[in-house]
Formats: sequence, C-alpha cells, structure tokens
Amino acid sequence: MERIPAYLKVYDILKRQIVEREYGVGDLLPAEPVLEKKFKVSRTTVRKAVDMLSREGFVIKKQGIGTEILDHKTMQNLNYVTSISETLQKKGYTVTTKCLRVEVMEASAHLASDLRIKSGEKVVCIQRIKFADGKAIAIMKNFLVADMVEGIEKRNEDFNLLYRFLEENYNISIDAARDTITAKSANSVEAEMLDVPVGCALLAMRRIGYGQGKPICVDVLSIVGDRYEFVINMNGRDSR
Amino acid sequence: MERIPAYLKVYDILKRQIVEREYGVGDLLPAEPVLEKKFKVSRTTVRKAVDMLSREGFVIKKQGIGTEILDHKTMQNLNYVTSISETLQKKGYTVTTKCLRVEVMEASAHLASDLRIKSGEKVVCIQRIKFADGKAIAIMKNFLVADMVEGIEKRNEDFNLLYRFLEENYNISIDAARDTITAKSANSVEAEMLDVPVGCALLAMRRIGYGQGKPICVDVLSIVGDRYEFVINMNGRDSR
DNA sequence: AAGTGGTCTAGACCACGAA
DNA sequence: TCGTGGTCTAGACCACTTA
Repeated sequence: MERIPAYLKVYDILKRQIVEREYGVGDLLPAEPVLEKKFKVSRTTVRKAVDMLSREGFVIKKQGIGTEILDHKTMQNLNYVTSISETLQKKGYTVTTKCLRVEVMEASAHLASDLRIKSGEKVVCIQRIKFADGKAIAIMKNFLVADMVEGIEKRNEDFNLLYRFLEENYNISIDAARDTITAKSANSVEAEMLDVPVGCALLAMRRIGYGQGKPICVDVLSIVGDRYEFVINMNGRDSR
Repeated sequence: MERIPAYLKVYDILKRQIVEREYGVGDLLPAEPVLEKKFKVSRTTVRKAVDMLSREGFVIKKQGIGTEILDHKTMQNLNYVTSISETLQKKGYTVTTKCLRVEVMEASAHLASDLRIKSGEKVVCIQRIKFADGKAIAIMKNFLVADMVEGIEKRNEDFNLLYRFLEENYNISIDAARDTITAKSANSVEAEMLDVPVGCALLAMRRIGYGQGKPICVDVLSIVGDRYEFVINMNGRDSR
C-alpha cells in the first residue's frame, strides 16, 4: 500500500478539477473551512495543498476575498530543468543524436572555475549534434568531472538523453541550473556542422548544472536561431 | 509599528547568517527543535522559514540527517521577473533610455491573442532604445492594453523603468512572465538604430507579462548579442 | 535507540474586503 | 459585521538515517 500524504491527495484532486475546468477561470475555489470538511483534513493540510497550486500558478489567493482560479493554459509549468532534447520531444519532434566523440581532457581555467575543481583536473567532454526531424538543431559539448562518471568514455552510446542517462547509470541528478544565453554568428566549422550559411545567427548557451548544490556539468551549446526558441516562465517579482 | 510575521523574522535572520557565512557550506543548520527554542516560536513557524530558504536554494533538507547549507553564491536568485534595464543596473551599468514614440494603435491578431483581447482593439505601443554606458543595447517595443493605461501616450517621459512606472502610476504590477528567446540577424533598420553591422547576431525576445494571471503587456526586444546575455536560474527537475 | 525532518490535528487570533 | 485568507501554537505520530 502506497503511502500518499493527505495534502498531496487534496492537491491532486483540486488540480485535476481546475485542469478539467470543473471550476471556471475567475471563479473562487471553495473557502478553506469548506475544503477542510469536504476532505476531512485540518486547515494546515488544506493550506499546504492550496499553497502548492498557488506557487504553480493555478490559483491566486486574495485575502478577504477568496482563492481565484487562474487560466492555467497560459501560465503552465514554471522553470524546471530540462534539456533541449526533452523540450523538443515534448513539442512532438523526433529527436536524434549523433555522438561525435567522448574524450578525457584537462579542464581549462574557466571550466574548472565553473565546476569548482582545480585547473588541469580531468574532465570528460562529450560532443554531439542534435537533430529534430532530421534537421540539425544544435552542436552540444558537455563537460563532466571525470571522477563522477568513471568509464563513461568507454560506453558506445549516442547519449540521446544525457541527463536521464546520468540519473540511471551514475545516480547523478541535475536539480538546478544556470543558463547564460547570448547570440553569435556561425563560423565556418559550425556552419558546416549545422548545415547553415556562415554568419547565420546562432543562440549560444552555456549551462552550469547543479546537483544538491554542487556543480555537476557544464554544457556549451550552439543552436540554430530559426530552428529553436527558448521559452522561459517566471513567477514573482523580486521584492527584497 | 510595522507588523512583521515571526516566520519572516526567522527567515531573515537565518538567511543573513548563511549569506554572511556564519554557517559554512556543507554544515548543518541547527535542528528544528533547537531553532524553536532559540527563536521562541513553534515548529510550524520554523519550518515555514526553512522551507522558504529551501525553495530559494540556500539549504537542502535531508530527512534523518538534517538541513544542509548550500553554496548560495553559485545558486543565487531564482527567476524573478526583471526587465533588461534592471538587470543591467544591477551589474553596475549606467542605463539610459531614448523614447522614440508612444502611439495608440489597433492590435494585430497575434498581439490580440497574446493579450487576450479582440483583434483590432486599441493598444498603446511604446518604442524605445536602451543604452548601457552610452552604447546601444536593445530596441524595445512594449504593447499595453490601452484601457489599462489611459493617458500614457500624453506623458512626456522616457520610461526608463517601465515596470516600475506602471506600478507607481497605474497600480499595475507584473508578477509573472513568459519569455520566448531566439536569435536572428540584424536587418538594415535595426543595424542603424543599434549601431552594428547588418547581419550582426541579435537576440530576439518576446515577453508576455502577466499580473494576477491576466496578460498585461507584450514586449518585443531586439538585443545586441555581444553586449548582453540572459542569465536564467532554474530549480527542480520536472517530475510529473 | 536516538535524533532528524515529514505529516497532521484542533484550535486560536489577526488583517483585509465587502455588504 | 461577517467571511475570507494570514499567522501561530502545542502537541502528536510517522519515516528515515546513523550508531
């Protein structure tokens, strides 16, 4: 028998009701005392469930008025860490990967600083090209601390979903990330690899991936501008 | 006398202690019962404060072990909604704005759909150029529903910080946003306005800003790639 | 077995908004 | 004034980790 906390049951039921439009946009959720009785739980439990919905943008709480249902279709998911491939897959593309090479090398100063290791320590570099429906989308280089992924360079894989591969094979999970995104023009090497003209506008992304507060990987991507776009959802205005 | 909730006091004190390194990275925060006595509050209050720290990436809670301090320098702020200008200011640049024009126009189909109004309804378009330390950084167009900002076109302002202007003058606050970012090459008009060569790589951003779950504005930006970069912080891996 | 965080209760009083 | 969400308490039991 699976043990499911009461607040999660309440959360799931309310969320389903909102998603399936059993409450209309702009309507008020039943008041907290009503939900207490309906679900036979305490106020604390109701509030925890509603707080979760609120943080995820399904409802907004208004003191003195009630809890209003928002239009979840426009304000879906917050910013969870996902890879480009996962994003493309969710959009319905067929994503394939060609792994060009996997090699062990010494970390440059910049890389070492981001990974918080010493300059010159061993890192594994995985270089790949990502395709969506057969068209080249991005050149990817992933740098991992060699100690954490021992033997990965001997695997003969395409690493189609690298994050999932790391979770399943090395019990490493990336639960936070910092992306830095800018634009640049394609040089001749990139142009050839991505099958675009030289000078074509590319998105250049550098991601530092963290697991439990420690840097795990650095990803460097060059993405074809007119074949991909980042969608970023933000919640809350910096108040402090 | 300002009324400050107990959980916020606890949160502020713990956060300051972590930021000022009174606890070292990797150390454990005092256990919940200890904090209860120290701050003379109930466990619920302690937990609310620690939960906030946890959501913001300052600590990680480990059942059976304790609450570990993370390195906040690497995982600073989450994704709060901020404008380009605010970001540049925080980096120490002197940000100036030249307002080219403010005009009332009819919404295109795409714009109307994003703002959830009818195609052809009146919108206000504010077009500006943003400079950092005197160098052109971005061309910005902001579209607002005309009804919400009556008379804004008659103001003779540069709207240096538009979001703050809206908060102070129209009591409109943008508390959530969806950004779509891609790359493109500068056309001749953009090149001249931004003082870059034609074909130069630009970041193209389209933002829909929301207040209380309803779309408030659409911002369209063209940003010089090598003069600006987006930094995006993400927390949590999409589990559902 | 002891200590940690995770869940939950029943009840209290406060602050805000509408009638 | 009344109903709403906001804050807070004291105490209980559970689940996980370490020793």
